[in-house]
Amino acid sequence: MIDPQLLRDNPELLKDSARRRGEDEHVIDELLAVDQRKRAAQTHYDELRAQQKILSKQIGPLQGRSRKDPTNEDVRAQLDELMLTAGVLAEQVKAADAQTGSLTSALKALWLQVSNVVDPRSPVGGEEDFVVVSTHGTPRDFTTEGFTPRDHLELGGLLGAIDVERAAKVSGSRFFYLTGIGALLELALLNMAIAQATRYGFIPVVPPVLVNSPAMEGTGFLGQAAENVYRLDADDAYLVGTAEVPLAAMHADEILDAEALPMRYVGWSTCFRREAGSHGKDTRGIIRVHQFDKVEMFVFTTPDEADAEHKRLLAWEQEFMDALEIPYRVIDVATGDLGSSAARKFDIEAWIPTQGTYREVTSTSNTTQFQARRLGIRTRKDGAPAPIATLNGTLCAMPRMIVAILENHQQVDGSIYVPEALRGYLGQDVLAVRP
RNA sequence: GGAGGGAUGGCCGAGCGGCCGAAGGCGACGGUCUUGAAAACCGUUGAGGCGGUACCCCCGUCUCCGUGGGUUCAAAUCCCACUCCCUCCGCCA
Repeated sequence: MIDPQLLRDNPELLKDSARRRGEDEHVIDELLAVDQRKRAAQTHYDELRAQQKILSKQIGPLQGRSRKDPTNEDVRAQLDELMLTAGVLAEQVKAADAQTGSLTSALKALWLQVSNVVDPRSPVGGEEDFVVVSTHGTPRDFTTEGFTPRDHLELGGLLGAIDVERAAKVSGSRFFYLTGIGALLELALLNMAIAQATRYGFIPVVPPVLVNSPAMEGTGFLGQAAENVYRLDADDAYLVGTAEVPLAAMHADEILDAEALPMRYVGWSTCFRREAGSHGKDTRGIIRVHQFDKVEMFVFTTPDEADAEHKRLLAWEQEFMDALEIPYRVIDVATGDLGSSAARKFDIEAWIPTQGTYREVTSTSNTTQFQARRLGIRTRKDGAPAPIATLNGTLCAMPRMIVAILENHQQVDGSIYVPEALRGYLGQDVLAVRP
């Protein structure tokens, strides 16, 4: 949600943002109109209600007098008249209440359709209109090395690390088993990621992955993204697509101590994604799957600090990539591909040799006040409640990081070079092919 | 799954259907006192909407006592449903 004051003061800003995202700007006009009607209705209700309170307060004492002196016709008459007026007023109050009630829900429904205001620096356009911020490391030249690289699935087979065929038997397409060294690799990455994050003061969290609708809605995943969310109908619950959801919602409806900011959490969770609308995309291997584990950084900070924190999150993501010695580039994601919550987003794309291109492995978003407002998370500034900003960033999405490691660090015999930083966590310096 | 108890302000905890946004205590903040601190004493101390001046202060008004309905001129207080928490029993981990 966006500051409602911004809507009234500067609706053009919201419209401009919607245009940049390629979203319907008409909603803003509608919002403006309903907002005004709602406020008028509210005022009307308030006035009626104030009158009602005044009348109601007179009834009590009058009833007292009437009881003490039942023969007094005058008091009796006054009371009857008062009750009559109050009765009429009560009807009006009820009607006015219903009116504001329906306008309030209409307003809320409209607000839920509005995405965050984009950062003016975000490149305008669709998915392909990103801007490359920087490139790091050099992709290997397998031609010079004299062999054709195997893709991660083939390597996973040789290593006994990945099994998608049996996963298909058990769960369907887009599922996988990590077995043997594959499972160990995930655990090593997990420990390495958590170690890095805690070194920088992040509080490690293992969150719930089954959440209720306020949590899902508050983080902005029930809008356009809803089709990618698993919903458990019988329980009105949702499986999260990222730890961002339970981490953000953890402090819902709280006023956070300003002294404690920034509050940095690193969550480890399983993530579930329906991948609706991506039929035929990345059907091979474990690049796009319905279920995977991920280590996610999440920060609550002041709006002033959000931009600087965003850069820090990116730097921490890069540090992790650097440590794994994977060539990558950083892109500034275009407005049409931000998702409803983010004002600005950087993706890190790892080089994937067998695809001859860079593919997203991690991502960091500045969601400014958008999620915090929806979730009712605030801080206190000069004694008064003040808005807060939230940010998130992937430290390590397991399947894609495993893909990047296997493919980039493969050797001619199918074994895998283990980057030095990972060795301590894995306990070996090469992943050997199964005999 | 069965039986019972509970949900009130940062925390604890009172609250005959009207005088309750809510006693009292704790905590926090400000002040008096003190060389300083503690103690004692005095005072302040929830959030949100709308309006007056459309930044803040201030003032007015409405809303909020787990959530949603209902009864009533009037609901923290009565009724119904739901959610969550606690205790006990059973079952599964």
